[in-house]
Amino acid sequence: MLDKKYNHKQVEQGKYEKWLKHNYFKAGDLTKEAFSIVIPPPNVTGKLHLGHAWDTTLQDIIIRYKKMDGYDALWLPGMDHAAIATEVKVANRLKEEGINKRDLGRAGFLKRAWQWKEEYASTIRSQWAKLGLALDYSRERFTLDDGLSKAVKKVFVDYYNEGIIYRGERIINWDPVQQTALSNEEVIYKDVAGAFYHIKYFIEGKDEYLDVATTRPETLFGDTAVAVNPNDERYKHLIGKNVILPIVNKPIPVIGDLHADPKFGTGVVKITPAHDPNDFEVGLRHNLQRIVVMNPDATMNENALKYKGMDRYECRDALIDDLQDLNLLIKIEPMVHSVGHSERTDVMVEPYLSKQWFVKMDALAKKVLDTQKNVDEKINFIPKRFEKILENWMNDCHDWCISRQLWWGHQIPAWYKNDEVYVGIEEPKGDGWHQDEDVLDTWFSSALWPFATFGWPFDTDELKRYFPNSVLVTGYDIIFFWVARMAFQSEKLTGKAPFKDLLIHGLIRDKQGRKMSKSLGNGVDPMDVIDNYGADSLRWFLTTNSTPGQDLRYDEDKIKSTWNFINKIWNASRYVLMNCSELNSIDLSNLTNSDKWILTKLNKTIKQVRKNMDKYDFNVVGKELYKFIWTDFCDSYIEYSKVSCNNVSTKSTMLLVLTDILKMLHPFMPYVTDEIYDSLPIKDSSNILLSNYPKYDDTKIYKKEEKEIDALTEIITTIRNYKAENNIPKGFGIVNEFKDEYKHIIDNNKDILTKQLKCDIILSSNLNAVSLSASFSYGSLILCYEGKELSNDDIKLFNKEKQSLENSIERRKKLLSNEKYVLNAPKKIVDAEKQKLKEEEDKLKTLLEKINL
RNA sequence: GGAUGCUUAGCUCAGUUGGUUAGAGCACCUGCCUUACAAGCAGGGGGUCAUAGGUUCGAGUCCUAUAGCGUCCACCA
Repeated sequence: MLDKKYNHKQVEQGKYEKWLKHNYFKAGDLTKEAFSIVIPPPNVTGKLHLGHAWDTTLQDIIIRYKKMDGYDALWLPGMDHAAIATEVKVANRLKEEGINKRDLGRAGFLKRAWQWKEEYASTIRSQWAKLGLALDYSRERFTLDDGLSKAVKKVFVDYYNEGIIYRGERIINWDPVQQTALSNEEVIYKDVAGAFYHIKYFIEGKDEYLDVATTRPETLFGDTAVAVNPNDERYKHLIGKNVILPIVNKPIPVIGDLHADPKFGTGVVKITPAHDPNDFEVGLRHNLQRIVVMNPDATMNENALKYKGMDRYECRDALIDDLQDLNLLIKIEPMVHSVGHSERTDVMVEPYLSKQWFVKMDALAKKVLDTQKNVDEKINFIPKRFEKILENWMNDCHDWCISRQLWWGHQIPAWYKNDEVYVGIEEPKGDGWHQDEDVLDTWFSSALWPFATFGWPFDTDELKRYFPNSVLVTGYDIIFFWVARMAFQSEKLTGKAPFKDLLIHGLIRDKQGRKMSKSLGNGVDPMDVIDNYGADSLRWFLTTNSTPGQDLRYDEDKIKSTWNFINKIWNASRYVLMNCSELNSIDLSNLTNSDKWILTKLNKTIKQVRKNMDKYDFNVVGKELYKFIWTDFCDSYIEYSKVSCNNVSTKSTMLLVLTDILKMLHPFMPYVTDEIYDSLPIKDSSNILLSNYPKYDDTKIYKKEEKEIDALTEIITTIRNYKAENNIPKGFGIVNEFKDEYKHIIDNNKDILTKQLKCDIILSSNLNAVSLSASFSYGSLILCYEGKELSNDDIKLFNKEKQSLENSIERRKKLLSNEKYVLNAPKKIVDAEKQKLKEEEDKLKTLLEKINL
């Protein structure tokens, strides 16, 4: 027998270990249809947060549902090495120990990084366990494991041979702290207070100057031209002349280029091809020299003359002072502009000329755009609107810089000997070759995740069976980083979209709607929530409180109320078990009307739940289940069943309904449903996860009984209302004055009525007592009781009801007399309206009769 | 500059292709220790659906404009 109160700690204790021991999560039953999900591999940089808990719970719900519904459902776990993110963390830890990463050397550093990885991988696994995730650990993968490494190398080599991957000097986003290149997506733009420095560039041989405005004066040493718009009347006569670069005192040309916007600033722009992506392009068009003026750590190099060795901002200050002294500074105009910061180190990114590896994007992107036009082959976004986000990115993407000046990652399979370059899976033969020191962007490997985890590039059975994946679940914040890259890699390498459905959720926020972040200190550790309320409460909260793609506010009160809901389920189960413990077989031969009623409601619920599970509309599923369990099952059925609970069919019914409730809840709250299912006297399986998901059964739809008990419930509610409003004491009587065709509603359910209303049913109207009349469309019931006489307040109540009925009838009549409405509205709606009108008119009639008595 | 989401009860949110008098949870008010559950039961109050137009027999839902809040992308010399 269950304890009196739900105790989440006791319930969850040891369950995950039991599931693992019995291999419940292991996929591979070839007799069943395959269904697969790969987990978005969390970074091995730290603990999981609420966002992970949300993301993974959604997947767990889908997997458990599909498993119960007869699929060979595979959920493949794994983690991401997270190149730069991990490298930063490991380097910081080393720093705390007083060790410089570079002193340790590549091999030494990697050893520490692997230690870090093992440490965090086991933390993450224990968190997955706490959440109860049905992951098949026998297939766990890591983005840096042998299989993934082989896949990565093959892609790199093949792409290189096809010309999709190339090496070139470009302006890239440079992180001067980590001293590595970054992709566009790894740069976070933030508004910072800066200034527009107006500097005099004197025209060669003249006393005139151009007012050149810049936000980064320290790049001046790399200027190789000054550009004006060729159509700008103010300056076009200067094109072809030279200006004198201040401080450096050398002549540089004035060029005409459309890049210079006459309306922006002074209309004159200095061109620094080695330190600005636009200027780089201008430089290409005009064949300008590229002068790098900084070192990789963003200190100035020898090209900065006497400023050599200064940090870029130190140099800026010194340079501005000097320009001022030389009377070359016109003004400093404060402005707010947005500046790129490194996602991982938060340092200001420096646009930097550097030799890097790139993936050519146009053809890859076009393939994705084409596939998305094909309804059968495309990735089906849920919700749909995010499809556009992907398309926009594909339509306007730059070549992808994939090399990173890091150690933790897939080392680039390219070798150099003097001017020779060799790209291959294996090291080239012969002496003198050295491998490229750089590693690949972490997303290069995770882009292969949906298929490389199943053995690609080999045509394995697993790959055939589980790829494309059935669905991928992720937040909208990583569509660019990951989804886009999986899409083009998958389509290029396998010819297919990586997954059929893409379920997108939002961001988790704090109660005030702010993003959870370390700096705000408003983060909530999912493990704390599990400690306080249990994983089941957390899971239900996370997955039934928002619609797809919408953000979610963390709200502890809602978790509490979920706990209450589970406690309610727990106690309803106790009631059923108390009644059914002796039951040894299911017998539905002698069903009461309320048994038939709850079976009907159950089947309708099953239908709705299935429909919405299939649409990933878990908040609707939540509402359906909540209402069915709390209102229909607990508030009505269990109460009604108390008059017939010795009946074997009633016992059987309550056990059947509870069993199906548990099964439908199981994907959401695996622990508590497992616990209760275990206690059932009759069950179809050794474990709830192995049991069959409920199926809609139209032989268990009893329309007549459903109507009758619906009516009974309405009657009970109405009379309770009357009782409360009129202070009617216990033990009052009811006279059944329903029309003949409805009298059975009362007559069939006297036991329930007397118990629910605490009244006696009296058949004679010959009463020597005060009486009130409740009117229904079926007729009226007279409530008789000893006590005070009907007061003016009681009469007022009648009149209030009369008034509202009259208003409603009036409204309906008007609606139905509108020819256009009757003509245009669907017949079903109009008929329902007519029916309602008739019912209300009947109700009013009986009410008037009673008032006039 | 482009795109996109949101605005519905005191709070947090649902609201399917337009179709009764707009729902839920929490909070609030009243009455109950009724042997599954007081973390509960029963009853109740509370919204001119951001604003202004339009389409329609009918608009929270569709169209146009406006306002506020938020997000993404691009640009920012």
